[in-house]
Amino acid sequence: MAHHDLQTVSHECGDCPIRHRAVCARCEADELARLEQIKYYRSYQAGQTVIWSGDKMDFVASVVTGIATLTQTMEDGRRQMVGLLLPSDFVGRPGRSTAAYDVTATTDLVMCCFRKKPFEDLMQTTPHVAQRLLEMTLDELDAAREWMLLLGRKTAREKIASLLAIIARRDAHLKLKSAKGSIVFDLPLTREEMADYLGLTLETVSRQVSALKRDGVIALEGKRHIIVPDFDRLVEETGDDSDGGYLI
Amino acid sequence: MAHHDLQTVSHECGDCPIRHRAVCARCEADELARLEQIKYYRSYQAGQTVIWSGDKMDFVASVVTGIATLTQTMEDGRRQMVGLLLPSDFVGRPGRSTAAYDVTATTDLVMCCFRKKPFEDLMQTTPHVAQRLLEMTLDELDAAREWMLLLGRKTAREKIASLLAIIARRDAHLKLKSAKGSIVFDLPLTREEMADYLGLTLETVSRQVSALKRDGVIALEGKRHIIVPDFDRLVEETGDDSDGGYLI
DNA sequence: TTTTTGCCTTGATGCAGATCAACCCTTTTC
DNA sequence: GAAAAGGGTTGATCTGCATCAAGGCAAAAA
Repeated sequence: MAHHDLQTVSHECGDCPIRHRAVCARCEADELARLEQIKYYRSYQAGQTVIWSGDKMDFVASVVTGIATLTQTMEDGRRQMVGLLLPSDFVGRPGRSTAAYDVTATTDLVMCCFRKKPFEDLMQTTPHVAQRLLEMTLDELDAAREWMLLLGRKTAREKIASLLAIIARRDAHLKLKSAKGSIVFDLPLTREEMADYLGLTLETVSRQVSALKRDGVIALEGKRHIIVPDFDRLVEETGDDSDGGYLI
Repeated sequence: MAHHDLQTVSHECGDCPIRHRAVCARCEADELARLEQIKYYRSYQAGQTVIWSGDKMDFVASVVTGIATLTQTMEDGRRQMVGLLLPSDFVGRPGRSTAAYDVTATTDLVMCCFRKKPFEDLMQTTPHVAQRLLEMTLDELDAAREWMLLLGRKTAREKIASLLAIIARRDAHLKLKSAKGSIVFDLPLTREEMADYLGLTLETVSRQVSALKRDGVIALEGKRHIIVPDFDRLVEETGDDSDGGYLI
């Protein structure tokens, strides 16, 4: 069901926007050539489901542009987002044949896909892919543990502030600006998606966003455009020790 | 501060109890020989801290026997356990010089340690170590995401049932019995540690354990010895879909 | 233009789990 | 053998967030 309706992506790996951060980051020219042979692109529109948990998944992929989410759902419908996938993040697991989570495009999304079998073969022979994937997986594990602290122990207000701080940091990073002083960005998530990520209801998310606005920690233009006049002030609201080493 | 007060562990890798599950599981004889050269054992008594978050950490290690925990602490003292380390689990991160979490021995503990630098060198040259570490890290990431669902969306009763089911499964696995019908095991955690793991208070843990006992889902002998007359009944209480693929 | 739909906000109320507090039992210490 | 310490239970009360409910606003559809 993939479409060709987005800008035609006649990519060479050489000028790929995620070339230096994705699973291929460490590859030499010859390794890249092998990857290039087995790669193909897929595009999804905002809101589309990439794959359902339990479905057969015969590829792995890197997010090239856009944002996707990983979500778990309980029988009775309770939902918990367990991952936010940004450009360069990796989707899927070598050595596993079915998807473990629902993967959804929250914005228009382009992924660089590799059929699983050839990718696995390639991992056996080109150490740089496996090395980079290990590094990325360790980073994700750290992020997941950070999130466990948030889910288990933070208040609703701290949760919102933490999410905003993370998105602000990432955004500053993508724009190559330092996350200091005044920052402006657009929320890539609806209130409901934020709630699914933070273990809250959408009503509580809405109330706490309003509270942070009322208290001058953030300002809003419309519902999605966030202005952070003082980033340090926002960080104070997260409950984390002020420096908190993570830089995305 | 390591002690030699536990059974003297004059181990050859060949008859190591975690030989086939730890980071060394895939190693050939020659690779094992290289590991053997740089390994050393450390023992800790129940309650001892292995390392504090932020401390310099010049080794990585495998848990050989006993149980350790990874914990994050907020400035005001709120605590969240983010990992439970069982025999064969890996501690530390290649390429990082300080500990990211508090590591504590909850039972008497023996670890097989490798100085970080030689281990990193070895990883570059022996693909089997890196491969196995990737596999283990991916498993841990899945476990962390499972835990995110628990922390974000499950009720106190479901959290307790989930923890008991996980420990029961692991225990059955170690004893090479199937996790079916009646199971008996000892809780390796205090009520407070359970609370830290589950994002609850110790009072709520105590109450919910009592409630599960009152409802006949479990029986207790003393405070730590748990009897599960019907494992499927316990699983029903976890909120997970009945089969829930994980086998430890 | 009107209607519908998606997304968001705000208010009223309820409840699960936190908090505060008392006490029990077992093991360790002196 | 008394006292202290560690771990656990249970009760009373409080509160943060969920739930239920109504309505606003802008974009899309009719």
